[in-house]
Amino acid sequence: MADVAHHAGTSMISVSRAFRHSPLVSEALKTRIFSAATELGYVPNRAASALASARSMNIAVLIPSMTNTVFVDTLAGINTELGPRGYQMLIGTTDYSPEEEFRLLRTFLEFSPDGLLIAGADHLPSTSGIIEKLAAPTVHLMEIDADRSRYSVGLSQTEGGYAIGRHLVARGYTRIGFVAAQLDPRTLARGEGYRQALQEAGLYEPRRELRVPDRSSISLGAELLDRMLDEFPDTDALFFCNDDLAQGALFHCQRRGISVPQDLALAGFNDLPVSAWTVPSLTTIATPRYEIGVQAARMLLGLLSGEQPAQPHCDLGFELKTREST
Amino acid sequence: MADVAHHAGTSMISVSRAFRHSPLVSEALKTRIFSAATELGYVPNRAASALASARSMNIAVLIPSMTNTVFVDTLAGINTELGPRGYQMLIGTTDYSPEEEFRLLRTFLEFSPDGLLIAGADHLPSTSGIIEKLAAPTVHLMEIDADRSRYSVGLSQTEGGYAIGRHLVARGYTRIGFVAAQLDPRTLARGEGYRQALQEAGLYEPRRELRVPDRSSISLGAELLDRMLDEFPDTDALFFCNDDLAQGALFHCQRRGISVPQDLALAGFNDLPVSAWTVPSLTTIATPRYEIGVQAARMLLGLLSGEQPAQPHCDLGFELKTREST
DNA sequence: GCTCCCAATGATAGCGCTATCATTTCCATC
DNA sequence: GATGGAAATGATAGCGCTATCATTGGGAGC
Repeated sequence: MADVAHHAGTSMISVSRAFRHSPLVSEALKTRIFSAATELGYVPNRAASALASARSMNIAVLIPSMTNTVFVDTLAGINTELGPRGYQMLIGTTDYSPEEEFRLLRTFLEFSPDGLLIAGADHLPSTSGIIEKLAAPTVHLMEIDADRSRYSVGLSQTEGGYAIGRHLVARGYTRIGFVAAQLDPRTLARGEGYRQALQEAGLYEPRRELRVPDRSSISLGAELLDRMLDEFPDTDALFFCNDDLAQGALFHCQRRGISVPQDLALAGFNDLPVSAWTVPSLTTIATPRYEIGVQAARMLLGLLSGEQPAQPHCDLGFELKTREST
Repeated sequence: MADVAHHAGTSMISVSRAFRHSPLVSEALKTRIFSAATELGYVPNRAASALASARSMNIAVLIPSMTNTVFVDTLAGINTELGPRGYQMLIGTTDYSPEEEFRLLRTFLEFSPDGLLIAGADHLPSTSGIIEKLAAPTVHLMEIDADRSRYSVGLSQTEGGYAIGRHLVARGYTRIGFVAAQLDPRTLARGEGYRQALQEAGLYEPRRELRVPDRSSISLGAELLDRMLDEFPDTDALFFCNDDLAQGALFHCQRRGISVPQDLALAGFNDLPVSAWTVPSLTTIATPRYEIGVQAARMLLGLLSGEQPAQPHCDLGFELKTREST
């Protein structure tokens, strides 16, 4: 930076200001500085900048998994907002483990992030402790938070499950089951909505719920379909907590010669790319996950520049995709 | 750090050494230091460390896309190796654009990365210029590089395409087409292999190749299937450059009442999770993408500690998954 | 008992920036 | 021509660490 300053016939501080697009530098001087910088191949050093300014320009992002398209789409949304403003994402994947979440967050403290984006609202007490003590603003992703003292952008998972439940009831199914894996808070909320819808219709039977803690996958969907039909052959509709499982069940129905939706209706959650194209196509809940990333990043950037958002929780809703499988 | 040193009755430099697990600090002193640090809630500052040591502990990772499972799996592999060693990934997605790749790399220079992992071996000249001038070691991902002066971990995309071509020929198909989108170097290499295989069998017809620059997707697969069959209704087998397209074609065949593989055989590339479960299941090439991430990270870590790898190129091969669709 | 050496510890001086507080320049105003 | 104030620029002192070189203490070897 000293070399650039010397080359441009000015002082270091003006070079520093020019590179941060400060309005304090005249256009003429800026031009001289940037051409000197280009000539010398100067690249500013973020570590030094972070140290001197106490702003790291890092945003820590904690999500459960990258294998799950849902969170990757959210990351993409976040990045479109943060990237152009010079912020760098530090991505951590917790693998759905609250302990790993805590460990990652503690490690990220070394980077003194300026902000934190974290999936979900349920954390270990120690994790919440760090978040509260953190000087950096935090926005919770995916779920709408009940706590008004925190910021969140997402959708009501419960209402999504409720919408599926209502849809199946409206279609005339009467022996409707629920199948869940992973059992993270969002999955459980979907089951909650399903239960409400069925209870309202007088169709709720607790035994028709199957919950396993295993990681969601297509093959698990097939397996759980079998288990469900073995025990309750009269099942006429199944709500799977996500599209992976539902797709596995759908393919398995094809192999077993179970015709969907005549013999059995199937519904999923998330609207993964494949779900619109399977035969039959899969009824599901489309979630605005990219938009969640965009809005969460914007809210965070607002908080970083000292603005108070209009309201702490941003509900981006969902869309029921009624397709052939129901 | 000064507070921790004072609290533990020692000097800053010993605290610094203890946190970097230097063997120069006695066990007794280490214990005292860590308990003081825990008590005071001390967290080291990476920016200051990077500035003083000239090692950022950042590894820049450039991939075309995060929406594509292939690269996400590679990221996961990289992270399992880098994370425990204190390195942080800086992830950049180029969106398959060489210009964006250049822009991202230039931005990443500000973070003075200690190493670079970059997908593919074909870059803009300006990008290659940066890589060469970069003090940090670089490993290329996914493809095996022809250039012996560079490091790479991946598989031969050409041989993968060749394996599919040979398989289709061996199965007795004679009017075999190739459908490609995206047209990145890996896609083109697969087409190259396909061509070789068909030429050897005397079955190659240039007009049976359909290449479009559009982004790959399931719906594009369906569309390109239609275009191919409109023009060449006698086609008896199609090799799609990736599983997304092949899946779209497969689903579309179901809708159009084309029976696979009796009327038309389909093959893809990459073995995405869904491909083993569709009805019929999809013949494809399984690529070791997670392992590519692991091995590339290991090679990079080796280079960082001054080791010269046994050989600059690590070919992790692939597996032909012969399934029902052929 | 002396020397030598190594393991353990410490003092000092920056790393490359930016916050802070000057200082200078220039023009509008009276 | 003097004055005030805004716009533009500059000098200085750190930010929180680590590289480098110096120092200390104690045990092995003679």
